[in-house]
Amino acid sequence: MLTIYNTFSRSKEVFRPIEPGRVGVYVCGMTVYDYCHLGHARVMVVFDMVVRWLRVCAYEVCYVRNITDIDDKIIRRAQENGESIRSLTDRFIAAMHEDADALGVLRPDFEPRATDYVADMQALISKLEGKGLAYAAASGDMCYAVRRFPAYGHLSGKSVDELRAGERVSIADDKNDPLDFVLWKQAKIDEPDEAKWDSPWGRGRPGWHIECSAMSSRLLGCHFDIHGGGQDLQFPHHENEIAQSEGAYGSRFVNVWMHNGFVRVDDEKMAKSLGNFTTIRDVLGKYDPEVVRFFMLRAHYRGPLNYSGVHLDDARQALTRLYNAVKAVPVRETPEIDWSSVWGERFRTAMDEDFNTVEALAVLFDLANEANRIGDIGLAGQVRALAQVLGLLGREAGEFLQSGTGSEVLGLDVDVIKTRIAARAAARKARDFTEADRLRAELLAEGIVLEDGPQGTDWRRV
RNA sequence: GGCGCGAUAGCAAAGCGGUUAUGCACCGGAUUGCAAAUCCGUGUAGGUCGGUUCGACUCCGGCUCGCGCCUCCA
Repeated sequence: MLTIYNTFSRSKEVFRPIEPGRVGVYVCGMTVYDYCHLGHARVMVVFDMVVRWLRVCAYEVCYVRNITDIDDKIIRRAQENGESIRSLTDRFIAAMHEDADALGVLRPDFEPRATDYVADMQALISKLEGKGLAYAAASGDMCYAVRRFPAYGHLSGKSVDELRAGERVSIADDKNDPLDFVLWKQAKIDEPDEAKWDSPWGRGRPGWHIECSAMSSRLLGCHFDIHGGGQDLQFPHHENEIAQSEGAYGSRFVNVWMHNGFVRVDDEKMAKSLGNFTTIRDVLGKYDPEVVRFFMLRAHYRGPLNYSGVHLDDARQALTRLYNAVKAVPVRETPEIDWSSVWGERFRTAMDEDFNTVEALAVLFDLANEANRIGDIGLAGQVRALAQVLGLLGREAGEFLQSGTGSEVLGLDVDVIKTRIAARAAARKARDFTEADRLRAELLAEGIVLEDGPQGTDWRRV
């Protein structure tokens, strides 16, 4: 029985899909004007884990993660680069896919691009207009009249008055209420034609919030099961989505709202102004992508996650332990999961409790210990099988253990290592342990650890 | 100012009203030519002050400290 913490109700609830056996999941994805950073990585990894678990639970999942490919930052960046919007967004979508693939994030079933759904957005705005929830501001922008939607503020736990009272910046514009947000933006003269669509409200482009309401209802229906995203989207983005979708359709929008915690860098908020905006590719230059994924799943998805080199090193050591435990099980021989075993049951219980990957990983370490202790290859296989539910341990142990810490650390060439191991073997055979130890120390200085076993000498990188 | 969250051992991080979390690091032992890996074992916790309870890290309240959101943001 799967229990999920619902941000909307602020409590854990037993998950019941709208339609038995089927689950619709929508996650707010990236605005593609730059490379993805660690915060994006966490969203992708967390909801990849969620979708994988829903599938283990035998649900047929339709997973949608959108791409925002039109907005102010994109237009500006394209102009700075002197390239078209399409070329810019295509480039960063490709980069995003590379990063996601490296992290073991499965492709969503749909990755709608906002610009392909402008007609749906316009239809939605018309509906809102018809219900008196949208109005044209003096600037010509179409805005949502937040005060006319009584439930506004529920998701973020604030009343409209509280939100207004706390305004830090009073933006002097022509909206009827500072909380009102733009549904359709009037085109500006200096913007490229590529960023303009004809509409009943003049030539222009959609506001950010309307994108998600339009794409989710088109692909999942106007009432679906799970909507996710980063914590910062709770307000105002998700609040606005609710106002748009429920305002337009007059019915419940989403059953369960899930929000993942933030990524911090060296205990500071990740921000461009602090110069600690760490991209996924920065990190993958130094650490194996599976280490990064493991690091992210080692903390609960709702809590904050502090990135630092020390923590990644720690994660690498921990993952090394698991790979050591599954050395004797080739990936192709990964067995079926025995869900009726104590390990399978513990793992399932942990995951069913609001996706407690921390506890699930603890089960894997306990299981690895037992497998090592009694030398049971079947149990080692279970480590592999269960880990793969989390998208881990999907490679041959040697590949991971000999891969080094990342592409920046190339280290010794494999052939050189093998030659020296052979030289050491000869010295050992001749009982020249001084020479053998010298060769071992030499390799260790280069970051290579040797392990003598019954089948000869194996090696790995520190 | 408003709303909300957190404080667990050297580091990271969970569950749990009473019984070992787990990982890394550290120490002792086994194993090894020496190592590594592995196993066995010891130690190191629950910000602070009160309350509830037979019993609290776990529930309640005060305090201190840290953090998030209220503005584009994953």
